[in-house]
Amino acid sequence: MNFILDATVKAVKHLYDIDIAAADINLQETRKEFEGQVTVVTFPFTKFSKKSPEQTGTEVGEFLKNELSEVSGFNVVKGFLNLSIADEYWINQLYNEILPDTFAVVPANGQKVMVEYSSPNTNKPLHLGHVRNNLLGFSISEILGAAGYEVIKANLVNDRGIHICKSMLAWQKFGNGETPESTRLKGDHLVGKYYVIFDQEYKAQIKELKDEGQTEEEAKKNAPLIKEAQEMLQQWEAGNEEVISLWKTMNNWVYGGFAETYRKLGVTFDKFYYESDTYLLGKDIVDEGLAKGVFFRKDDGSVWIDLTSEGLDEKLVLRSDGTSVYMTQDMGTAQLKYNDFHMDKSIYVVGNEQDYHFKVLFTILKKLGKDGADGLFHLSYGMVDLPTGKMKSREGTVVDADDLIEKMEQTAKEQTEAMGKVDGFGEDEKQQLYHTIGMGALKYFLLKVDPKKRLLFNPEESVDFQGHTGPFIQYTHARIRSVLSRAKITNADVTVSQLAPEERDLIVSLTQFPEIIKAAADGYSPAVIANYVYEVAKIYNKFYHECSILQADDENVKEFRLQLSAASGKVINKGMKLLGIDVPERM
RNA sequence: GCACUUGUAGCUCAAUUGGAUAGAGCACCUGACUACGGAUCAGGAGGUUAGGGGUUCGACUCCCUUCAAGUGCACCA
Repeated sequence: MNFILDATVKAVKHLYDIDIAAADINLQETRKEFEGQVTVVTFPFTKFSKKSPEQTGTEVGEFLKNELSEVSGFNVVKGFLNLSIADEYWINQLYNEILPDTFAVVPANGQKVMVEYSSPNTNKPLHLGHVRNNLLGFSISEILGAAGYEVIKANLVNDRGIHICKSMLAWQKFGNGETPESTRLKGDHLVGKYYVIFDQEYKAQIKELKDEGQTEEEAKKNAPLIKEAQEMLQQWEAGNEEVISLWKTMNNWVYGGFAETYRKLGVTFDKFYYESDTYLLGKDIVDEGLAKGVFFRKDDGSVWIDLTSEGLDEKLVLRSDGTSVYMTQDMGTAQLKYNDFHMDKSIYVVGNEQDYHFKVLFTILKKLGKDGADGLFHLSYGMVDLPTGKMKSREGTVVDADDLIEKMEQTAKEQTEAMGKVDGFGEDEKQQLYHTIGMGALKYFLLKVDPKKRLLFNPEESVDFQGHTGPFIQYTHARIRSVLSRAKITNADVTVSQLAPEERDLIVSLTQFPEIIKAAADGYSPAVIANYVYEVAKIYNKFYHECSILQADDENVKEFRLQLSAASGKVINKGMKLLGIDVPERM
């Protein structure tokens, strides 16, 4: 639509002798209650024209109509100039822009971006909150890739600390040598089981101590189990062989379990970082900050940064005993990542409870003048709530990722079988389809919501396959494939001269795909893609209903509609891929 | 208490980043031709955009304020 912007600049210059920038012109899709496809908002021009909005719009409209052969007509409503673009233009768009394989393919922009996501703790299995994180991280990686970036997907695994020691200790004490093999439990679930056991036993000890007269706080500190766990952590840090060996064994169980969950979710990583390697990093940056005067040392030896002028507080970056805190580590890890990849941008997909932490971290790195500091972004997403409220592990309301995936597949199976949709499918093909549909429903349900908003996960609605859902879009794709399989496109060059309104609406919508990808990348929002793909599917279904394809009166029209269907199928397929969702050929 | 985020139809979400009469889905009601897939399509009903003020040609969007919800405010990660 650049040619309209350029011509509008020309119009304003010609009519009012004022130079405006194309970027300042507000161009939008014409609302469906008005005639036309493209609307120029002409309110701002009245400043120069010194005329009424209607008059101004008419003058610009006349100019554009004379200037551009593509503009077949216009109408003016207040400050809105609605342009009718000739059918020929849209038909050309389909053949010359949308159908070629280069459509919506953005050339590499030479920039690298790292997306860190997932970043699990290794003491328990993944739950619904992690699922949102993983889907967001994977999808935004795909989107940035489609927008021209070279993407590095990174996973910073929190593999050390008191939490994993708790699981280790409980297993040592109560495990009787259980392994994933002996129990046929997924490794992450087995380790999670012992984390829960630790918690139960620990609570029992606290209660005992309280009964003996200690306060809650004292009891929590003095319980033998927690002391043992802390001791184990110290032994780990000291490199005690037995502890390290157990740690390795149990972490490997967890990794085996995670790998399976990741595979089912369809997410992948290019680079793993482990906190056991990074937790001591950052001290050299503390020195650097002190030298540069960005940090200061207090009398007790602790090191701080004063961010009160930024509206933040004073923040500790190194303990008085010289050991690292979370912030120290993250400064060091940021440096490590940059040294590894020299990326232009670095995205952290982390929940919004860490908003403040990242605000501080980014401010520090900027103050230190670190390379890449301007490209830092915290993709902050809201918590996932259930209709009953928050997920609470204590109350057993945490939705386990593996259970959830299984349930989605099961529901897909029931629904599909009830509709008799899988006649003629092989057994593997059926299982594959149930997975595709179940995950399509789940992923779409989680990704259609703006990341920064809290997400209400209603299990009943998430398995809905009608309306604004993943399966609706998948169904539309299967329907397109079905039509295309019934007729061959014999002459790719055949075309028509006039469009039905549904055909025009569909082409207009398809042409927006490239700008939608850009908007999703700029806004770090898969939801933009999700809502767009739904629009396309909806418009296609309307077209499908109103315009007979195989029974079209004219061979040319039939060919044209097949081409249009093929184009729609491609956009739907590609859009869904950006969300990490597969689309089936049949369903 | 302070900071950040959010508040749109009964419910779940949109709204081209300041543009037209605020749109979809679910649920509810009504309809769809011997036809390409009815997981579809068309129609109805449903709104003081949490409340109040302001900025301007124009505000769900920006500013102020009140209210509500969530999160954060450790020499934890």
